[in-house]
Amino acid sequence: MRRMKIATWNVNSIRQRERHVAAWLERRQPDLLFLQEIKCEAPAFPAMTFQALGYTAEIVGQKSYNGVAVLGRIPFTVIHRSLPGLPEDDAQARYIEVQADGITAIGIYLPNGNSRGEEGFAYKLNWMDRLAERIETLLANDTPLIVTGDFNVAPTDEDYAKGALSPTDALVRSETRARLRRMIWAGMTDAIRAVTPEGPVYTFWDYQAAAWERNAGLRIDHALLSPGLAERLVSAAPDRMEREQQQPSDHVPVMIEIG
DNA sequence: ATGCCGGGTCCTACCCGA
Repeated sequence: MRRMKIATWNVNSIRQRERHVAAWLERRQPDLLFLQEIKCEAPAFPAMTFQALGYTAEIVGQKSYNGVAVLGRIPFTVIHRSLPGLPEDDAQARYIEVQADGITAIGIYLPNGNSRGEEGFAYKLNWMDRLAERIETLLANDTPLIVTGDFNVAPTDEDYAKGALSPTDALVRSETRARLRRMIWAGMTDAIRAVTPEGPVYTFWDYQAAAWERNAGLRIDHALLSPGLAERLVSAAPDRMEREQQQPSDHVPVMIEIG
């Protein structure tokens, strides 16, 4: 395994953010970039734009909502296009698992859990249970593993600005946080916190209420690393400058470097 | 307490996000 740069970005519509992503790829040159909330089906995904920059695309699309993809400048193989363990008829496009250079890399758009009342929250918790199981299975096989994406979880109270979320929000509820801790206890390392143990390291700022100007952000985009990859962690940080662009996504990209 | 903004679509009022 060589040095690897793996990134994640919730783009809030790839059709609205095509130019932002292309410019960022050229500037930062990740080996793999996982995208969330592409909000389209595969035929509408601007794959040619990224191919011209040397990136191959794999798309798990859905009309209007959700949708994930991965762009790679190194060869990769798709292993799963949905989260193992979910019902067969679950049509929400939120998961892609690939292998690249001996590493298993999973990109997720974890359910928000605030809509559709307790039923929506239960869907989120079940999704997290299935993800924890998948992680435990892969760790039991000693697979070098990174799970990255929009987790829709602020792990601790240090991970959201005062007043940016209600204490009962699905992103911070104890049941949500307990399931993220299960993944940590299984052996995964929160890469951003391994590099920056304390203080705000936000990855999202709401479009509303001047959240960016007030730095009223959330840390909800994460990368979890298996023990072997955690030992090789070089850097892990959001690219805050992207929030300054014209018509930005409400999330910024997060870059992880493995040495 | 609610809307704020900004995507999406049954094209335009409404759903969803976090």
